[in-house]
Amino acid sequence: MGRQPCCDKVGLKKGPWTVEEDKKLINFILTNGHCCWRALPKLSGLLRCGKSCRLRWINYLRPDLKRGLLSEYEEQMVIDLHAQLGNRWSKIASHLPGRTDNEIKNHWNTHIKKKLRKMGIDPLTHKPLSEQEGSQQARETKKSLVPHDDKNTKQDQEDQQSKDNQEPHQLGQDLEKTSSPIFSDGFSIDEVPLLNPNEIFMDISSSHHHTNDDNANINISNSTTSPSASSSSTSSCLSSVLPSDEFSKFLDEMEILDLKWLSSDDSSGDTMNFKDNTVDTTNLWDINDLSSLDLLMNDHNDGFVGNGNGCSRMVLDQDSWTFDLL
DNA sequence: AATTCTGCCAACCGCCAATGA
DNA sequence: GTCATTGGCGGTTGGCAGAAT
Repeated sequence: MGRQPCCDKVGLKKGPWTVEEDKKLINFILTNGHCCWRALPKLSGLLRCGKSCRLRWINYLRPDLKRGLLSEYEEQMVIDLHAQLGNRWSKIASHLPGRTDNEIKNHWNTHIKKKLRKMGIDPLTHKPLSEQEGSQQARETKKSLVPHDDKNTKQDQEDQQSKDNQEPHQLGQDLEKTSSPIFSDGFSIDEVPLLNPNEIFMDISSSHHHTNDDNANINISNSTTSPSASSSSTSSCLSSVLPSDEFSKFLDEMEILDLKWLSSDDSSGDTMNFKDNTVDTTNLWDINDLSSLDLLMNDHNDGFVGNGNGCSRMVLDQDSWTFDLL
């Protein structure tokens, strides 16, 4: 016999999450981790599908998330990575600590696409739009042989775009297999350290934004103990790969997550407010939760580690930091 | 002031590879 | 070895907020 279905979907709640539900989810995961998403709703008393819980946690509640608009540097990273990988958002997101695939996908669709078109670049092929005209013309000729309604023209174009979108995928795959894709700012992806999450250590400061000086608190290190880390020659430190000024810029742009929670005084309604890069979740993380978090931060060498100067070190590996508890 | 339009984004849906009974 | 389930992914949508009319 196989397993039981993930959820029967009967009597399960859908739609926006309430503060109460968020609290329950955070409380449960902080206390127990997520042994398996399917069981989590029942155990935590949530009337949600496990899938929904997972999505909510990963895209919204995880404490290592960065909030706010993508910086210009992050945007450029997304564009470069999209040129190599196509719409593989999770792969792209894995290169941007604290960003989720959903967030990047949304940002791409709402901001970057427009920006690129404005610049005369086809967001799908990353080539100048003028170069597309020839092939576009051919498509139009081909299409004109097929009867269709005028109102479908836009849809047809969208469909064609979807097909075109496969090209970068293939390109990316080919590049992954064969050559070293080159970033527009001059380094090849082969030279970019494909860090595993457990290789990234970040010191969390209570300050809101990091200046270059604050970068001293950030330590992106190479874990020599991780077998996967030695899977390729790419596991060198970012700091050794990027020119020092680029590295500083990277660190500066990567405003590390801020665990300073705003007062809930100004929150209203059931949804949470985000201001800049801080998250108003004091109404979610009660004092016990925070002490749980403190435990996580201080009791596990692989998790959060106090560094004696008011900063805590965090491993950007949710599996490590939450589930070492188990 | 009321209505319509547009942009944004959280959340859902459906598919698929990996996993386990 | 087969098949059901899980977790993860990418595409799409619904609803809210602000802008435009």
